[in-house]
Amino acid sequence: MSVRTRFAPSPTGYLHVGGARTALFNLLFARQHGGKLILRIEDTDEKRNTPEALEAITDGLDWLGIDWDEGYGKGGNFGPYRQSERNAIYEKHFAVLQAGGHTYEDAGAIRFRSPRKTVTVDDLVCGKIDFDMSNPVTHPDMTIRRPDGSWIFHFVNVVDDLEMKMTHVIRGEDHLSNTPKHIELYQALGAEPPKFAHIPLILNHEGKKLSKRDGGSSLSYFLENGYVPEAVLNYLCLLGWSPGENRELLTIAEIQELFSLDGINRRNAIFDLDKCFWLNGQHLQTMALERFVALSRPFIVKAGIVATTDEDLLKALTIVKPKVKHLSDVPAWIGFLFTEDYPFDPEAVEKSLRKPEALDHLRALGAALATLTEWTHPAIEARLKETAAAAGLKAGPFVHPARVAVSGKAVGPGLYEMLELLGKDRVLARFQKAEQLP
RNA sequence: GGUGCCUUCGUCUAGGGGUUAGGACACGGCCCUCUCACGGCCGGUGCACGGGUUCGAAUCCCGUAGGCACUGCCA
Repeated sequence: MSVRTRFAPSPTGYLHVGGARTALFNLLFARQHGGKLILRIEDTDEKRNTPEALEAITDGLDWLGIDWDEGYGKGGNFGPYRQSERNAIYEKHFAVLQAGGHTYEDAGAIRFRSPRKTVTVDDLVCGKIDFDMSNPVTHPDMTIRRPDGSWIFHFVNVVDDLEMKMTHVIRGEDHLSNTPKHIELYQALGAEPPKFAHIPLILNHEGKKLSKRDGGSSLSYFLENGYVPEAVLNYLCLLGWSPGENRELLTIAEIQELFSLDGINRRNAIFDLDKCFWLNGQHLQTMALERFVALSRPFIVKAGIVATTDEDLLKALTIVKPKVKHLSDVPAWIGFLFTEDYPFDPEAVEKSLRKPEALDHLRALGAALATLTEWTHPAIEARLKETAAAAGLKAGPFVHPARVAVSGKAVGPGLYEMLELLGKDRVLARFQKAEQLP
């Protein structure tokens, strides 16, 4: 039987990073076994569902590159894939439960009568766990249908996994305690339960469930703040899973190849934005320039930067790529290359242009560069160093004023690359302008 | 409260009877250097606690404590 896994979110908010990781693990497992990932929308609670939330989920999955094979938006042989459209199927299975004497009414709602036995959950991650369900006080019969006829999660979740022929249910550990109830349902329906794998939870810095207030709890945060999907994916898969051999910086292809349910540990993990940030910089550095350009473009456009030519933009991004950590920083790093009206950081001006000799150095450098015939990075560097040596100084005293004069900032791409890109005329003009700074 | 799960540097983790307990992020210092970054080097902090078992325990067992989840006519 070929593997079928699913991601079954409820469209009630945004796509949570925990949900994204669950989807990712399901995808990886399916791919490794030549199986399929199904997307099912669990929207039985009408009051809480919104179309925006549904869109946020599919947008988030698309952005991460979690491409499901079947389900909502793609179709398949086991649809419909929204629970709100599957009523007839639920009625059918509900009738089976009723006929078997497994249900009873309670204040208008319908409950499932537990067989009151010990249920063993044989989990692919957690191992064998026994749940003693005999005490109705500690394990009350679950409600499966509301008085208005709508369905409760436990029931529809089981019916759908059954109907959609799921072989493996990989989900958050918050469902571990629900699993014996689900198994009772499968058995009452005369069906074999799928294999279960419960993965550890993602917590915030206080060790509590990650909530909206925590930075990075929503996947959209990463998109908006200039993270790239491969870095987020890389970080997410490292939460609760390790490929061993001290490997951490992984491409999607490597993750795909190395992933295994065996490598998943059972500890909840605290979400650490710092490490995700680092991973982002690493992926930015190693990715192809074309991809960097494509990913940067929306941020550049949004910042209103208009590059003189595509070629110039490409050159600018080339010198920025090895150093920038967030795509959202790109505009600030290249903006001054495409306008004479670039802002000056007061602190940088104070530190590098207001020093007593700073303007003298800038003037000397300007004069030295004015006679340079070959305007290239190495030639500029050589000339600057000669100038510094002639003054009996290191390069620093010349570099810093030049950097601030030309870019307005203390931080940015390598100076010589910047100067080369700007061209001699603009560089000399900016040097002069810097002397007039208020 | 009940049930279940979990507990290795601040964080993510490797290690599953004999290791100077390894790596990464973060942090501090140094080197490189034009700032930042990258890279390199060094550093500190860790097996929750208490009992066993054993020649030997981070590793196995028991207990305690703490954390998390579930305990909904939410999912």
